[in-house]
Amino acid sequence: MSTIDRQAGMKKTMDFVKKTYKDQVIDYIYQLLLSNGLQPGDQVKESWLAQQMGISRAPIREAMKELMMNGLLDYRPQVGNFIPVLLPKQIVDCYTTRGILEGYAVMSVCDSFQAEELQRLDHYVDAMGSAAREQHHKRVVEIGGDFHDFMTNKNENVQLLEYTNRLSLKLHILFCRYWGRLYTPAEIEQRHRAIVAAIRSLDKDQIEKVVRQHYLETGTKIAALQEVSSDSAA
Amino acid sequence: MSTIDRQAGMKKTMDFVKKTYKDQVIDYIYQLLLSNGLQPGDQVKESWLAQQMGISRAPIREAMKELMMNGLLDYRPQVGNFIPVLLPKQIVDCYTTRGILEGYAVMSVCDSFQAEELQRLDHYVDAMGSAAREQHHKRVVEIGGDFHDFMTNKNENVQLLEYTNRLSLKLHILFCRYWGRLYTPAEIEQRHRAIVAAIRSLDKDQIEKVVRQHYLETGTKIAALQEVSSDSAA
DNA sequence: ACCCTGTCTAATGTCGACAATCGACCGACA
DNA sequence: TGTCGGTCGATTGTCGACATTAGACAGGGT
Repeated sequence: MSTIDRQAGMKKTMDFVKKTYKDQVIDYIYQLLLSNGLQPGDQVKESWLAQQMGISRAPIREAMKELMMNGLLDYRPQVGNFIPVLLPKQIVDCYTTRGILEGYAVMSVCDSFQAEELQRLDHYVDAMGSAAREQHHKRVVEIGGDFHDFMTNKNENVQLLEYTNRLSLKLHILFCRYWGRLYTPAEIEQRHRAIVAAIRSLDKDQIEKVVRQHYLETGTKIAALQEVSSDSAA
Repeated sequence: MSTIDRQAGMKKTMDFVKKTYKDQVIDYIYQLLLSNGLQPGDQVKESWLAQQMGISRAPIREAMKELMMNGLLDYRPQVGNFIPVLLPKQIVDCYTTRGILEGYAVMSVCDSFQAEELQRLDHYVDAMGSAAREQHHKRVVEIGGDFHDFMTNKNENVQLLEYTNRLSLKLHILFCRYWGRLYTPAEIEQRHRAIVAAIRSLDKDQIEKVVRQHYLETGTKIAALQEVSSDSAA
């Protein structure tokens, strides 16, 4: 039993450290996925996780349910949970759907962007370009996430944001391994600048079109990258 | 212990009767919601359900997790699960989001509709009008569901359909009590005919616009209906 | 009268054990 | 040799009990 480390120290900075085991399990699986400790097709066994973390299977199951509903685990009744293996078409579909949701999210609030907010978006794009040129892929993704959040979170449609964020997380977790192999620094800047430009134009059709197109292309690229890596594996 | 009725008869038509308790719990909660046995704001206690169904809390929790992830239960840690109480704006938001998803789902496959498929859609609309005029509200909803499925399921974007169907189910379960109070029979026919007409026109922008508008208006109406009913309750 | 505090209760969170079931393995038979 | 059927192991499904915690309630201090 290794419940020692919990509740021990760790009360300095945050008042709300992870409380329930369920949340810890979720973070642990995220970590495993992001570090390629778990790969597509792998079975994630409850008892294995329970042993790894020194807890019982109950909170593990709670966490797996949540991951499953967010598309981060494939569930086969009476068999187990597996890291999903997405066909190229399914990858493109996921990004397409993301484009639909985020395109609308941004479009429907484009009128409310203040000049300083648009500048802030510009700043994010600059920073992404710099980070990309310095090969700081992780930083690119972080800033990209901020850019994305800042744009979409102006919208107050909770249902829309729920789906948007779920899908965003899913794609982030499942395809992190292709970061940095998608676009050149110049392309990263140009693509995001096109989105900001569309917002500035206040042309709603154009905004949706640009965002959809962006994700369609990104999805297509990732699908292609996965295909070659699975070919080489076979 | 009332596990008698399980596995008893009921093997004629379906080979796959409900197997796990979890699925039975989900159906049971659906029933309770649809029959107003559970109302918005009510707490759904695990032990109560466990006693009601004669099973332990484990499968109940499995089911509640799923319902929660589908937006059919509000979860408050360490407190419990509640039937969601949606503010008018949130209702509109849900329908808006549904319009976005379904509008795209239909638009992106509009070219593939064959003449006979379009006729089938016409037939659904006719049938809905007839049922509505005969006050068969339940039948209207059933046919409406068929119409909806037939249109959207032509799309093969699994991610898109997943969200579409989740949201469709959520709205179906939560707002069933307003069926029949939304539109006149003539309006029902006219509104759905407009959608089919848009598909026939192959004008993609128009298709998305019509579907979005349809759900926006429906959501607005339901939000208004809920507001008056909650006013009268207060 | 108001608020702060300690207790108490009822609900969720977690546990270890047992049951049911899927899939792999292996041997018998055509 | 290939296929069918039974056995077996590993994994999920379910159970009842215990631990923990949010919220209600009462009592005392101001």
